[in-house]
Amino acid sequence: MDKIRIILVDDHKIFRDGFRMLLQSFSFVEVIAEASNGNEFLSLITDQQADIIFMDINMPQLDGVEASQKALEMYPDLKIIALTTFLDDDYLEQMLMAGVEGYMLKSAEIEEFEKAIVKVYEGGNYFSDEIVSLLSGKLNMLRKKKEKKDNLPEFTEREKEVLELICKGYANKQIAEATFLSIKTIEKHKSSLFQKTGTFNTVNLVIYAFKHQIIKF
Amino acid sequence: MDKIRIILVDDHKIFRDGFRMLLQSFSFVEVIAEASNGNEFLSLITDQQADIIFMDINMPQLDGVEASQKALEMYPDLKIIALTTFLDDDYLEQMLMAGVEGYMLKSAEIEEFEKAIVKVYEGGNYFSDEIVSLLSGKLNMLRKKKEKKDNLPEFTEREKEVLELICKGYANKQIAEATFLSIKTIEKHKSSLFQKTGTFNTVNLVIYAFKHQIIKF
DNA sequence: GTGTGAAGTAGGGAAAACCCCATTGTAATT
DNA sequence: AATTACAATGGGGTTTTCCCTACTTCACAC
Repeated sequence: MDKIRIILVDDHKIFRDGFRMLLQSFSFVEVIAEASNGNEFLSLITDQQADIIFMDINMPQLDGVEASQKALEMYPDLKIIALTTFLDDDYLEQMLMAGVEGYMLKSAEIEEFEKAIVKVYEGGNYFSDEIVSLLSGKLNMLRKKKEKKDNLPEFTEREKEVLELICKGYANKQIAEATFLSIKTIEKHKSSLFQKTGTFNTVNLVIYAFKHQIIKF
Repeated sequence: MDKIRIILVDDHKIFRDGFRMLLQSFSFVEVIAEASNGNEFLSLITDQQADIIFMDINMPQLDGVEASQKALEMYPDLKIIALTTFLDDDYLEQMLMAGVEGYMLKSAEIEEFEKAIVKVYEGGNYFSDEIVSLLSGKLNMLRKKKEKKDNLPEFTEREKEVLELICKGYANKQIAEATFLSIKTIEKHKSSLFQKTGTFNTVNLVIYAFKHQIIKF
């Protein structure tokens, strides 16, 4: 069986050296290249057939986020595992959106790296426990935010119907046609919606609806 | 040290029996109660001081999602670990939003359950690898969806300024005052925005902006 | 230097949205 | 049976929005 080919991207040579040593202790991997920043990585990736990239996030010139985005644009099948020193919310989200397959702390145990390499090589994902906790925490925050705002006013059937059509972008006339009501009636229902939501025109009502997630994207 | 008190909620007695046996093999846990559906669980939770709930999702009468929501409303400090037979997207999201601390497959290894109990008891989270992969996959889908929609038109400075104010709910008059321009000018910029975005009134423009995430909540 | 094109600035007039007010129907309360 | 409450339905008239058209400026090209 061929060895799993790995590229290291990190601006600290000492870390790269240490990490390479660590990886070499696994018989099934091979470090085929190294880069000290995003630009260097992008220029060497063309003629290297790597299986997995270990990508640091904080780097001079071109950081891990942009480097990953650009690399994945050119080679969508690349498998990137992000490496970070600290837990950092902002980067986590950005890297996930960039499309990395894994996200780990540099302080992870040797066994974790082994597990991550195997899982990602086989097409899966790997995230450190700490990362998962962070993600879950974010979800919890979302939930609490939503709860807090859930003192939503109660709408009548017609109002809900009208609100939904409004949020689809329907004008009064179109809503009237869709519901077989007169424009005047629609206007009245909207008026009630304004009052209940504390808004004063359609635009504000739509914004309200989006913010309170009354409507789905 | 006191044992970790656990309640099992699952509609299959055989599973509860097997799971209780499994848990009893851990010296540090104690199964203090069982329920066969959400309603039963809600009625017994009042006088039980449980540390962790293992909650099945598919159950008759009251399913795991609603049971968890209601239980957490009454006792926000409850720690619930969701159990599921298959990977199911819909429920995953609902359970996370309900605020569970863990999510596992019933087919998990014994060591996984041990790890999950300890982590959640200590205030952390636990999610099976498969669940994490699923979550990560969802993020990737989000990313791709966003990318596809990223052929956004280019706006001029004024247009961006006006759009931002529109999305704050400002009427033409207010925008004019805020920018020291005439209403007519604002109208023209909006007109350009309509054309560039393929919309035809302010409401549609706002919806467009939200859907394309031009504006942040 | 004289087009050419894009951004920014408006006016006039039609259309839509909005506010105040009125009527009907229905269900719960007394 | 009368009263109250409120959803649902609209009209009249004002305000806001929107479309069509036009002028200025500025940069860049020929």
